[in-house]
Amino acid sequence: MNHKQQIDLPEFLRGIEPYAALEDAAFGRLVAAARLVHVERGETLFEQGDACRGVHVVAAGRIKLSFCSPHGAEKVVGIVSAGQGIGEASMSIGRSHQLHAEALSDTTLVFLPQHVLIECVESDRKFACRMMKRIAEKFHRLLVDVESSSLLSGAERIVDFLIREIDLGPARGQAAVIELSLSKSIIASQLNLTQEHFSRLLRQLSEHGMIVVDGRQISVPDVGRLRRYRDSGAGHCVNRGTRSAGRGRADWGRLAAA
Amino acid sequence: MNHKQQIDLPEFLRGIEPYAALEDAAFGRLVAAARLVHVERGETLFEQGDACRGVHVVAAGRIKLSFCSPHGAEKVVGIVSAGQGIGEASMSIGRSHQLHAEALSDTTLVFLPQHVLIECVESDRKFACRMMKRIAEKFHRLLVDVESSSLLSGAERIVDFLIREIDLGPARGQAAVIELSLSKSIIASQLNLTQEHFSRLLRQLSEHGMIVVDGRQISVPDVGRLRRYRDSGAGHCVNRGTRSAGRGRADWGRLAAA
DNA sequence: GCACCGGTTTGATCTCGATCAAAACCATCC
DNA sequence: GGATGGTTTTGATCGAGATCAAACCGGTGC
Repeated sequence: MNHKQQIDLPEFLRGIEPYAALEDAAFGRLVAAARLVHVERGETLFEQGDACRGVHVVAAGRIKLSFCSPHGAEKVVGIVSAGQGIGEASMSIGRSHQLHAEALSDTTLVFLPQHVLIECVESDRKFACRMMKRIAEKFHRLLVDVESSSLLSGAERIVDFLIREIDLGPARGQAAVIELSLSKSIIASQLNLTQEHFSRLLRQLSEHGMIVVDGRQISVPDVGRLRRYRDSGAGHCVNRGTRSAGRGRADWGRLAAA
Repeated sequence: MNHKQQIDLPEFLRGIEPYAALEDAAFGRLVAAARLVHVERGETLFEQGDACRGVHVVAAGRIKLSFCSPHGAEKVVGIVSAGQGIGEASMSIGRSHQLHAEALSDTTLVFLPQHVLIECVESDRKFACRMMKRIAEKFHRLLVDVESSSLLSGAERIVDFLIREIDLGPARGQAAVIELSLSKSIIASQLNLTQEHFSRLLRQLSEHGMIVVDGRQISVPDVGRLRRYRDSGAGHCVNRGTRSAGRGRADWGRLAAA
């Protein structure tokens, strides 16, 4: 089935964020330099430390970005799916990749070489501006992750994740259903949990009636209750000196309360 | 002593990274719109959630950036000192601040309003390009932090921190001395540790002869040994499935080995 | 049907690192 | 000198979450 499907490059790129704004001349040069890349499921696109030769835009499929520790452990930082770019930051400061990129499914990407992108950024102020925003958004998202994983407990991180997931879908009152698009082990790693611990926490949440787990489908009977659980804890930042690190303890009592 | 010392704004800004590149006309407008801000030690510059009205560049003093959990805990994300900017990312995507900013000492900042900066970015492609790089660098640094705190153990994070600190100074062989410029509790929080645990780990490292601690001065008799300790563990990322999260265990045996 | 395989769950156990509490330092400032 | 206030250390204890190991599914292929 994988006869490297062809794409209409110009049309595709015109639909993707920073490139949509590119003026015609530069856009032409970019398209001319672009190359299609295909990665089979499980194959790696690049490793930590590889030189970053440009940006990859996912056309179809999904890429997992992760750190790999010397001990053989892995921490998933994010999943990149169709329409999103990889490596803008590394490219723009000319450093090598910090992350390991691996295909979760057979994936087609559009590769945009660094030198052409640099040229575009330097010649087209509108484009530079958009690219800047893209990077800033990534920074922002990463900070959100740092926040949750450095000061929420495991259960809280899961609840937070669920709520974010719900907020992506159409707004409806009370109940909600979430269909996980990724394996639980990957989600666990993104939330800085082992798959085992993640599984246990899910069970506990369901035992307390917060959620109902059925395979990769998670139903939330009362979204408001979930929100209340997340937000309970205390008012915002009551400056009391550097009472460092500490994340919230499990506190299953709050579950009943919410 | 704090009679809000005056600064030569144009001269100051011309020495700071993205602004150095700004073309004269825009630069003039920026300087005209700039305001001096003074924050006393311990006072907060802005809170999480406050609207971001522009960028602050530190002229003198230091600002602590941190998250504050609902539980009253705090996680220090970074320290900003003279010559560095705060809030470029939030400003460029028009979101509110994600961090709490507090002065560690009496601090003077140059405030650059958002609308003028936006104007600069949109009119000056060179400037936009530089600003993009600044944000990308911040993103890069944050990723490094995420990496170390998600897959290194406490001791390893400290060693990693010490090495980075040493590498900042002049390159000299064998021994090195580090003068901590911050309180240990703040460093601990940056490394995702409590001050207590941080203190204990320092003692253990010194018991094993890796370092000698004397107040805020840390001597490293053998930098190579420190490096060997950090890098020991195994080859790089031997793809063995999603063996998630797990950071390296303490493993004081490695200390002797190194 | 059964073997096989990836993902997921459960169980038993261990430990790193947090928490609470008190003492030890160490400056300044009266 | 002693009182004061911040920073750092030490001690005792607890717990969230990791680790190791085995069992349990739900497919898919033969």
